[in-house]
Amino acid sequence: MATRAGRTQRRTEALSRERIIEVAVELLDSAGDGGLTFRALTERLATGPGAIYWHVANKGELLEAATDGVITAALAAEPAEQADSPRDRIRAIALGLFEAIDRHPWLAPQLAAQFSRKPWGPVTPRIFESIGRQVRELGVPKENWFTATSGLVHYILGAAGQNAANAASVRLLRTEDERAEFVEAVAKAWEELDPEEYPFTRAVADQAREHDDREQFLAGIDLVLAGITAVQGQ
Amino acid sequence: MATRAGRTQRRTEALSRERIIEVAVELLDSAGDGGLTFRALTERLATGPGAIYWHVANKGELLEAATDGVITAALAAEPAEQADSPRDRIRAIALGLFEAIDRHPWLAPQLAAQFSRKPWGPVTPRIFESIGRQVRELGVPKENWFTATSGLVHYILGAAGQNAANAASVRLLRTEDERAEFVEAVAKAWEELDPEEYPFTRAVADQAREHDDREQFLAGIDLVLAGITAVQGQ
DNA sequence: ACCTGAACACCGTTCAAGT
DNA sequence: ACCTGAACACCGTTCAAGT
Repeated sequence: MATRAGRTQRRTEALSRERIIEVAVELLDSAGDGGLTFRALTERLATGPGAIYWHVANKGELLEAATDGVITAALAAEPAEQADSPRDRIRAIALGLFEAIDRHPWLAPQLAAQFSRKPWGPVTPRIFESIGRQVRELGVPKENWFTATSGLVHYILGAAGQNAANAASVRLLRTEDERAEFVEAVAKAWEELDPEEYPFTRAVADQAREHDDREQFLAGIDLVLAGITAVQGQ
Repeated sequence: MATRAGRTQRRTEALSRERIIEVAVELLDSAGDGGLTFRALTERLATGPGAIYWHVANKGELLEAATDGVITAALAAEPAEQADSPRDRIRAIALGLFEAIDRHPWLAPQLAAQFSRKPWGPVTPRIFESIGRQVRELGVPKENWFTATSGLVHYILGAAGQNAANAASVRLLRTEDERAEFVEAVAKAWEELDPEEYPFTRAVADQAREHDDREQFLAGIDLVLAGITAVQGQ
């Protein structure tokens, strides 16, 4: 195994904040929300808990740093430059966030927490800025900037968060077959609801069965975008 | 203290699943997400952990039951009947959910989890049905029912979840003064961002300072509603 | 059928001690 | 300055034993 510096080292690759965060993300990705423990961390890094606490204040800070890292990467990878309308760029950014949350489902609750509990932290402004710039270029009048951007961001985080978790659901169901099975089970359950109490949900079970997560997500984005342009009467 | 049955009892009010869930909600409301522990539960109920496990399978089931109870109450209290357009009824239902999450901030992550991990459970269809019926009455064509309803529900849960947590933030800030302080701190932080990297967020800091959570939330609902009617070209 | 409470495995965090 | 690892307080859950 090659080391960073190029020379072969014994066992220790020298502990660092970055290395700890990297392993934290790996643990979260592979073992889900409960996979990040200090025991697992010390094992993978071949140290004691004290060493980790020297680089990181506590578990909360570690989660924040992991979240910030992944989100920054997702926003930086923006294929948004390629799209040539603000509308398409918003769709691209939204899809990038959707896919980041899909790949790292532990992000969803983490993002919600940081957005509400720590809006002064790095993550909130990063997402807000990214979407907001495109809203401005959409020609939305200034007094509606905040409302329009909040609306989009809330939808994105809400929808992505909701969808994300079935990706990693009970035991990470990653394959298409498993996803299909999951969707089928839900549609079946909805079809078996009491006709008196749940006429609408029953009527819509078939659409739930047929839907594709990504398409559905983008259709929602289009809905909010249509609303934004409709409200300004343009 | 009067007992349910009217007669004065010694110490034990007879343990029951309902009583356990009731106390669980109290603990979550007063002490936040981490407030629900089996130790606290056994203390308040004057029993041992084994007694609780007799009535409830585990902590997860307890959280599900608490969530279902509070949401069912919120949807039943619908002042939606009073409103006389489907549009106003959607606003009323949405606001009811917003306020339930505001009063019980622990609901937010719980709802997200149940929506994605357990869409066959009782909570998802209840919310979906409630909003969906009004979408149908809005005159939305059948093939758009699922998309329109999902869009609304995702926005509601996303926005309510995001807003909710500052209600109970670090140490439940319930008074208007504390809320105002929180909002002011965020606006200040946004104004101090790097002008090169965050021009939009800085420009919008003032709107963030002035905004009212409820108004903002409803403006977002209107955005999605406008989108729904715009998309069907009516 | 319902409840008791000691015990188990595991968690995040601390801290005196080493280098 | 950076790391070690035993120890602490706390957690969800189990289970033999009681009534």
